[in-house]
Amino acid sequence: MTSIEKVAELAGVSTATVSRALAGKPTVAAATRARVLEAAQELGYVVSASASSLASGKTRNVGVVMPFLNRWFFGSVLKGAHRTLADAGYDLTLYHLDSEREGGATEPGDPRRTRLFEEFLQRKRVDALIAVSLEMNDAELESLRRIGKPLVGLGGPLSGVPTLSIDDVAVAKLATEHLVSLGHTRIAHVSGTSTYARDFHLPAHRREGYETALREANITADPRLVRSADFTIAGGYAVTRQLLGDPEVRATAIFAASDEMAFGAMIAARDVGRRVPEDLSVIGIDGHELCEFFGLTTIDQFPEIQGERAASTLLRELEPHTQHHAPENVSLPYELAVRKSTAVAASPA
Amino acid sequence: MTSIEKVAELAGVSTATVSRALAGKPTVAAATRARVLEAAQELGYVVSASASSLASGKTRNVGVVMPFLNRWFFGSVLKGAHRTLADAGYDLTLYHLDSEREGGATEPGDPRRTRLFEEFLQRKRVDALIAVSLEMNDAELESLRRIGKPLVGLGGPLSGVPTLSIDDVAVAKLATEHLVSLGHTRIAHVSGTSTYARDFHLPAHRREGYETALREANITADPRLVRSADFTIAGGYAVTRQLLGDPEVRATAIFAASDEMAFGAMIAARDVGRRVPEDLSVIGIDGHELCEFFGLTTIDQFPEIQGERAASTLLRELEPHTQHHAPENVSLPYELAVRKSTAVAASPA
DNA sequence: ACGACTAATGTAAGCGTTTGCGGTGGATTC
DNA sequence: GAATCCACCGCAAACGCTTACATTAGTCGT
Repeated sequence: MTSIEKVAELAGVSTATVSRALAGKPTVAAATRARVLEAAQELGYVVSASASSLASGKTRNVGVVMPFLNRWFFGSVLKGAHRTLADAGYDLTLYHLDSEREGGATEPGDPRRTRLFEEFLQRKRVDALIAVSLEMNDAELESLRRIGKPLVGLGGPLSGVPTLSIDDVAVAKLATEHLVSLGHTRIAHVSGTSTYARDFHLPAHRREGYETALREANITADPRLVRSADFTIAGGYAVTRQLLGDPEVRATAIFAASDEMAFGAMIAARDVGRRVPEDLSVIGIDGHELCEFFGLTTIDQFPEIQGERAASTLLRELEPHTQHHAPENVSLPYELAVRKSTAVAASPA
Repeated sequence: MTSIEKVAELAGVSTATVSRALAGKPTVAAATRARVLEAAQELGYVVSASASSLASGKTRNVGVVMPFLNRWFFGSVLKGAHRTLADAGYDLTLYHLDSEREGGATEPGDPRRTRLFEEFLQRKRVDALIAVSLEMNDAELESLRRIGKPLVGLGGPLSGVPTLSIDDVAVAKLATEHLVSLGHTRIAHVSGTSTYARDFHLPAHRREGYETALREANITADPRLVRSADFTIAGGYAVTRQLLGDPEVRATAIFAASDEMAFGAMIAARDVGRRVPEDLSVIGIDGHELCEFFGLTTIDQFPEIQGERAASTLLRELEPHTQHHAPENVSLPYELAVRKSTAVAASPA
């Protein structure tokens, strides 16, 4: 085992100096530091994480809790978070709070779920936590608070937790306005649902933005135009089939609360013989990588950047001195990306 | 801070006994153990990971290295691995070895990539490593070996590393045989490519299985029927457009090396007016969640189970005594799932 | 030339567990 | 009833670092 002592010996200094040199402390002479670095390099020495943590109280590790692991959006957030953490020398340990129905640790009360909060997150393995789109109850929130580490939420409904989120109302309004500006008046909205109905306000916000845009354009909202699905392609498809199958609806445009649902909508439209965008315009939200492929107009919300932001927010708190090239700005960016799925409304047939 | 001493005090025993009781060691009287557990519960005590690691040399943490974070397959593997690790009380720390072209740490020599191998993975934060679909050079492999921890590869071309992998040749053969059994003779193959051309033998294996199946069916292979894409929907789409646009090809079926490419193929077919499966049969590999939606026939390779297997293999090595309900079997399961995208070949037009 | 600083380094006391070793007392054996 | 054994538990020494504090050697001002 190559410990810090070996390095000290080889460099001809004390272990304290090695520690300081390797940690980049300013109180080490340049020449000494160089010698230490060289010795460490030669021995292939790397500080032991656990020893360092125990002594310093810092783990250089950040936890990320996520409800989904195999969805593009969440993977992208993870990617962004990992990149900025790694660049700062931090590790990322991942906690999956499974939110799928069957067998998943969905409901509070599920043993796996309890164990996550009561055991895994309490063992001081991380310096801080990122909670992505998490819905939890008060006991869980309390147990998060008990770990006494910086915590930032991303897009979730965590009451009392500093949370980064796009302005869902504004985003939805922008999307709807895009359709309005193209002359559409029969605009349907494929809204989202949560796995369990708690106060997951994202769908509500987006619906609010949709309705606001309509109101401002003096278009009367028609409840038959609004349907909910589960954020997936299949969900968007099914709902759109309903929408297009109902002779009373007569929608010329669809605003879906996620890109995946929008893809489903596009496919559904095609399956019933409606051309996109000639007969039906479709717009989504997310900036999914497949938008390019499907030609879907969307509001890009840059999920990777969201992950970066969450991470750099925490880093700034953990290392107040260091310069992180992270923007101070808390509001998350979004951007209308116009592609081929939206066009001027056809004159009423 | 509630340390082990507080618990010892409350339970009226020494810290040694608390440690043993909490660790489930057999040399603790049942009554004592109960008292300790109760005391720990009451104080909300959880063993400090770093102190425990330092003292015991075990971190109860496994590292997972992946080239992609936002692709369904990799997310699913991650999900499976996380579940079995968590059930065994292990944490999972994630390392992203970015394999996308632009800006990613693709090429060996990239500083981020080097740092991962030389620094992050060396700091003894994990007891073992899972390397998923990783391509690396000798220096990198050597540095992995230097960390001296159990290591298992999943589906990657890691020479000299115990690797779990489906039998790609057999899988491809099975897929092709399915098409053959439906009477197809002009069977195209959409093969995969790697980001950088190293010895990533998965595409080669699958092509080999394809060719073997043809040979055994006395169908002469036609090189014009084989094209490569990058495992994505867009890639599969583009290649299929070529295939169907070439009058010399006359394919009635396509075997794609991944489900995503198969989706692309289905969409391409529809875009050029070919009906699936009436005019063109399509089969993929993976068991992607969207297969159901698209009605794609595929060979399911159960990625979540692959993650589970990789994890339980390591757990067995880390805890030889414990009973893990993991199968001894090293060969990974796969299964033909027939849906609506494959049908009997139309009689030649 | 001498005291007062400052910069650089060393000394050693933790950090919170785990675990080898040894001790104690009750049960078992002859 | 002595000898032996065993089940259970406590003592205290690591584990490999970090860091407050002490120490040393220059530097500077006067």
